[in-house]
Amino acid sequence: MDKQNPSEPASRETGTTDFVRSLIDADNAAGTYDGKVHTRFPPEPNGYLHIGHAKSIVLNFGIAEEYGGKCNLRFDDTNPEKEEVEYIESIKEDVRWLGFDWEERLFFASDYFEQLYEFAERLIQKGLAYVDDQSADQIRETRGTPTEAGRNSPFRDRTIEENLDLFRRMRSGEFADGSRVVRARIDMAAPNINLRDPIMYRIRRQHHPNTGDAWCIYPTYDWAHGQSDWIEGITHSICTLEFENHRPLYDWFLDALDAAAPNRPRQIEFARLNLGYTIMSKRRLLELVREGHVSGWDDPRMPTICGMRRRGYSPEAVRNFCRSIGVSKTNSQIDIAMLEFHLREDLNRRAPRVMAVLDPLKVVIENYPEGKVEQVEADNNPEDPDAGTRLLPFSRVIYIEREDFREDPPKKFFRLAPGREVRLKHACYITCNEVVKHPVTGDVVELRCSYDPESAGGTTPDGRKVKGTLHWVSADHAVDAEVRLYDRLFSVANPADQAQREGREYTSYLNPESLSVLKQCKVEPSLREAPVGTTFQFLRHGYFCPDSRDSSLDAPVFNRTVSLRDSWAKLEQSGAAG
RNA sequence: UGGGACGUCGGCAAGCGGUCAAGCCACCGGGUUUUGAUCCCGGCAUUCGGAGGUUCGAAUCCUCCCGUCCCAGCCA
Repeated sequence: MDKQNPSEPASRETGTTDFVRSLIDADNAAGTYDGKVHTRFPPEPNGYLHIGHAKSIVLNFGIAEEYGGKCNLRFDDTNPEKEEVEYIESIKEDVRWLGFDWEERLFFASDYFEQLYEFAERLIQKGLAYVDDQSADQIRETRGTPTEAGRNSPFRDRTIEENLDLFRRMRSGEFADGSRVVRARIDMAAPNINLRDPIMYRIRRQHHPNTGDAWCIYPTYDWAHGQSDWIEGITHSICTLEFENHRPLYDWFLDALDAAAPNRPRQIEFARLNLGYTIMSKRRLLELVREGHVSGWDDPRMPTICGMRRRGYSPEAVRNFCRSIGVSKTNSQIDIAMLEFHLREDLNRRAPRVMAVLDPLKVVIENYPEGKVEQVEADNNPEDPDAGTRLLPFSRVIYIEREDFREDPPKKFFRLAPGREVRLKHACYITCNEVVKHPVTGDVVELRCSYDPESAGGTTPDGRKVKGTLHWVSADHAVDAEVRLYDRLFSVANPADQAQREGREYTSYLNPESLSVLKQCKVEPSLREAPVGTTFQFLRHGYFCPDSRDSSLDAPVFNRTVSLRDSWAKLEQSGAAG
């Protein structure tokens, strides 16, 4: 057996393990599946994938990888009413983008409709399933409640022959939509409501994205899922907590079909991901899109994979985040600071540094010759010596960040102020000599400065120190750009819960400042041809990427992925800056 | 009032009867720095939802209680 040495669990790298891996380790130690580990990621193609799915994808594909097993991509397409090919394609793209490969194992529950149908006949033959002629309403009424048992259907004791005949005629389209269902014959008094003769098939004349009009009966999730796992040879069927109540049914179907180890899948449930200040339900996400609260599924504020991609997140960062949050059965909500941490960690390592002035203030360097242009050398990434350097044009008129100048600076402010000297990153030292104000509004419109001709590349021969280093951009060479700053989508940590508690619409908690657009930004010339798909560090600001939809050569548009940590802002806000 | 699950630091999360209750994020110091970024160093639960009990010894076992989540779709 070349699979996995039970004495060396796959989780040894981290030194700690989650309960799913522990369970797998135990199965391996006991030889339950002959050491085989085979998982699957089973999305329903009724929406776009979000960060919560990423957690599941990283878990399922990750486990397969660690244990030398496989992970299938299987679409749970049993309900043609909500499912569309658009979603199938986007899901494939997103899983790939996250960095996972299902190889040749792309499956659909609908691939097994015929097999499932045969299985169902088998259950009928064994007296374990029956055709029920009751209406949906009747079925609901007789199901009982959590505290009261349900009542048996009058059709529950039909003969096997009659059931078989009816089932075949259901398939062949003899009956109207909704007129009959097939149910598992379990126990209408079971305390677990899922066991009160759950529905296996419903009649629905609906075009199916995969099977077209071949079927007018469709299996339910409960009937299709476990059997699909079994057919594919899945060993560990990992799903979220809300399916815990379904596990007895999952097992009941497998028992009914005489599934046995080592080929009998096992369902394991973990807590789904909840992130603060956003929403994770596909239904609500769809609403945000349809009602126009966001620009689409890939709006950079959305927690969708495509939204994060457009926002400039890297797949590595998303994966690291998913791995770092752990897997447990505790309902919890992760702090977005955790996501941002992994984003910065990854982007810091890889993002090319670049200068961009978001709120420009004109600076004239009076003792710098008019018309002269120097090319200064700038490193592309101090974290990565292999990233090389580039040349930046420097000239008499530049822009600096408006907030980098204070006419009346607080104590711990060590940027530019009247009479102060600061360093222009990669270029020279300048001193502010004069503040030019608008005659009417009194706003600062321009700074008159002088530079030290001895200073070069950011240092001076005498080695004197300055406290502040500013980013800048040469006025004549700068490229105009639009920059979009994003903030949390909702202004409360728990929009869904809070809405319910306070009897409001969750949309009433949408953060009105989740997007702010800056139109007059000045960015360094190298950004004119910034390729979509790379995220840059705008020095001293944060990470930004060209918007994949709206950015063009003529009118570049950048999305802020995440800001840099800003201890000065924190200091100033706390009032400790003097 | 039925069934299933979960409660360990501000947020995650290890721990599975035996010296001090991992680690990460956040936070708070301090150092380095041509990004107030990064990096480095240090601090951060005498206590494990509560109360009893078993034991030489319990976050870990037992009992009761409290709190939270899931289940009455022909959704998944």
